[in-house]
Amino acid sequence: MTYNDKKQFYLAVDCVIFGYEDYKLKLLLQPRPIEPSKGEWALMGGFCGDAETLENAANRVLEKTTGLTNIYMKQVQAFSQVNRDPGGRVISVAFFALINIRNYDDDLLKQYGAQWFSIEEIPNLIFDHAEIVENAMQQLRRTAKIQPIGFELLPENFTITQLRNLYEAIYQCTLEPANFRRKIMSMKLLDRLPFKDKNSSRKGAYLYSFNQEKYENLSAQGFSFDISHAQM
Amino acid sequence: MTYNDKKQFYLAVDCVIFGYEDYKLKLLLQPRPIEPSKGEWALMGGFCGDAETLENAANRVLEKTTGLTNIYMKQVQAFSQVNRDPGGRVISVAFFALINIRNYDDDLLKQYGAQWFSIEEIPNLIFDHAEIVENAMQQLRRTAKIQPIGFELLPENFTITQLRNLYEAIYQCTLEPANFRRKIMSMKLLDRLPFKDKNSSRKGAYLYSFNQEKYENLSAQGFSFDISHAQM
DNA sequence: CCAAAAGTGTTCACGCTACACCCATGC
DNA sequence: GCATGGGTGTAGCGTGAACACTTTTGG
Repeated sequence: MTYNDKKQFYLAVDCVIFGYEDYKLKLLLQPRPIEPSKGEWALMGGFCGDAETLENAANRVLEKTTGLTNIYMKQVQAFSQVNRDPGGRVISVAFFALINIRNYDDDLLKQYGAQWFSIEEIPNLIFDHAEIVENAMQQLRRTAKIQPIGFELLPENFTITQLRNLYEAIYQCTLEPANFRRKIMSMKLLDRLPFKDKNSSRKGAYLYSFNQEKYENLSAQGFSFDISHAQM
Repeated sequence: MTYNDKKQFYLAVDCVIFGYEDYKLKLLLQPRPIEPSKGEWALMGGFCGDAETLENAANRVLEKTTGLTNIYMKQVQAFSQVNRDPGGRVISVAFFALINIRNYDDDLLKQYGAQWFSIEEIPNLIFDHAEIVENAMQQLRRTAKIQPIGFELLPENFTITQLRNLYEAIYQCTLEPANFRRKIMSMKLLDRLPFKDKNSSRKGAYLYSFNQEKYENLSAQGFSFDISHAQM
């Protein structure tokens, strides 16, 4: 090996898994399964394996702990404070993931003792996980303004009001319903379905689905998703 | 050690060093000093040491190869393709750095055989360095719109025209001089100095300097730097 | 008929664009 | 005085904010 004289490091991935429910942005946490700090609240994580990339490792962790594949996932950054993990010199690369909380396998929740926490009520976390969460949160907020990733947190079909509530949860703000609707509609990325959701009003609200194909076509033509000018 | 059964990895940092000169955004490259691929064009890099963070390592590399400290630097992301480095399983964490090309020590340039390349004329790079550069470039473009980092690439004192030319180089576009000037001025982040630069016009253009303190004060009050609506 | 949420219309103000125009100065 | 880049003025347009208004339907 060429680099024999160089130091080697343990490499971990930590997943900041976001979900949305009850008008709240939530975070999936589990009691840490191994020493040190066993039992304390932690992000879902694991070590990177020999033959896998960090992205592979993060997907493996996500699938194992949520039962879901094809999850939206993005690297946040590497965390490398020398003493961040009392168990050894471990560099952690964080990812944030967005999942539709309804698809989440409740059995796995029990199996790992995992729980969803509202982002306003996050318990004490091990190591530097609070910093990681804070960082992931910022990246989510930054990204959601300029890429259509909010849809990842909603069911396949949703109403405009649900979408607005989601953005209100992400940005902790209130948005003018009329203006939000027009802003989203003007992008022409949603397909209106022939059904209405009557759960929240007598009149009923049309359901929409995000059309990925339209988005890609428009993007190829120079279009950019952008809701950053909607009072956030 | 708690994690004895886990695999360990070599950890490198690679620095994408941007500079600005002759109306062009430039990148500092050096011939790779070690095997494999010795002598081919590569990013400035190095291995992470035992007692340092990745940020420490990147700063060490930057200081060694540019002679400069207190450089603006930001993590891009980790690159972990299994075969990205034929010399071994090396995970690389990339950083992008912005330096004032005038402060750069030309002796070091000779010492390392380093060269500045216009970002439009980047030679073939080793490993996945082209991908790293592409990624860093995107992050620079994204960041420069919403944070006042352009100034890092200019001398302490600069004219509004110079600043505009810089943004034109970053975004490969042309900007209306009158409108750009007003946009920047409206943020009230620049101090006008009592001198003029007469290099580029008979009338002379006032020199300005970026006032970091004002920026921090305004930021604390909810102000956000944003030039994203200046035809970019 | 009424309440309540969905959805539409309309006004206002601000900010970006485009371009005309003045300013200062070295030759 | 004129060419050149610095710098200002300004009209027009587009878009977001605010809020009034209409629509639909279960009780």
